[in-house]
Amino acid sequence: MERPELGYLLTRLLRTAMAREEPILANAGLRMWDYAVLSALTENAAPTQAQLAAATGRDKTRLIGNLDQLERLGLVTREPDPADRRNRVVSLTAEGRRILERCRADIREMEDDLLRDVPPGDREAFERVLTRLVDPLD
Amino acid sequence: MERPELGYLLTRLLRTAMAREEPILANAGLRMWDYAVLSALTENAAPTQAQLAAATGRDKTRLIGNLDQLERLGLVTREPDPADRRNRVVSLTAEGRRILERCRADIREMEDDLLRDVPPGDREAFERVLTRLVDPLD
DNA sequence: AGAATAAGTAAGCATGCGTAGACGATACAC
DNA sequence: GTGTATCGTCTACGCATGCTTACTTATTCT
Repeated sequence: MERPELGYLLTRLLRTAMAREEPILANAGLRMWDYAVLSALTENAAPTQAQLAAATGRDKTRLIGNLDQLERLGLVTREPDPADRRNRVVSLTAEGRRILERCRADIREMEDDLLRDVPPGDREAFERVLTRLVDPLD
Repeated sequence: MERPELGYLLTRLLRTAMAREEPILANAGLRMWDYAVLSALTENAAPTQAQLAAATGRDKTRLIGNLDQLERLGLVTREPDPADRRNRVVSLTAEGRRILERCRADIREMEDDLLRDVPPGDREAFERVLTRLVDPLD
């Protein structure tokens, strides 16, 4: 058998990774996109929702539902920017940061388990290549 | 910044890999699923379409459209199994094999280009890990 | 006052998937 | 033979996703 193609391998692996990630997020009341949006707020709050949409690659109109959900769970706040009250500044709440960190830890644990049979050197190379390939796409 | 998550990296990378693969397949008149189905016929012909559907993970009813397209292009044949004429044996034609090999070569070339900046050792480790992670999922 | 922008809301359209029911052709058990 | 089951096919439906468009509201800027 020939070496399988990248697309095939990546599709398969991504599918299982997502399948394992979903219950972790569901446990916190989150869907994939909710988590992606939440994650994008780690570094700093988003000055406008349009900017947040652009940063996450989420459609502007679909982002709203995610923010609704995150707000409902008390993980983020949407507050009018005092400087320009048309804008809504989206920030993590303390609870939001707590949940985010917990998800991150759980996901990390899941990944460790997924990669448990991979020799450390190979794992490092694997992550190095992944990061390198993705980086220049920014 | 923390190490990015596997899910994130895989999603990004898969997206670009697919984006680069699509035109190659379109060049042969194929969509992703057409190619996946075609590819599944490399080793041996599929004794029944139901089996082919199972092998590719494609829904039984959706497979039909792919086979129609592949047949239209003269890449596969659907012939009643003499032993049980309810079954249709799906096989590659000579042209089908030719196109398949051409796509494979083009895709391989695309992958080489995608990975051109990755040191050979890392690349080997990368592919080794990918294969290893996907393998036990069967 | 009037134009422009941000957020929210809704509607329409396209895609893709899976399910279910019906059909004809065929096979098989009795 | 007759009845039952299976295979491939087709059609119709429901579901989820996503993009585009347009309209409303609040707010800002000129």
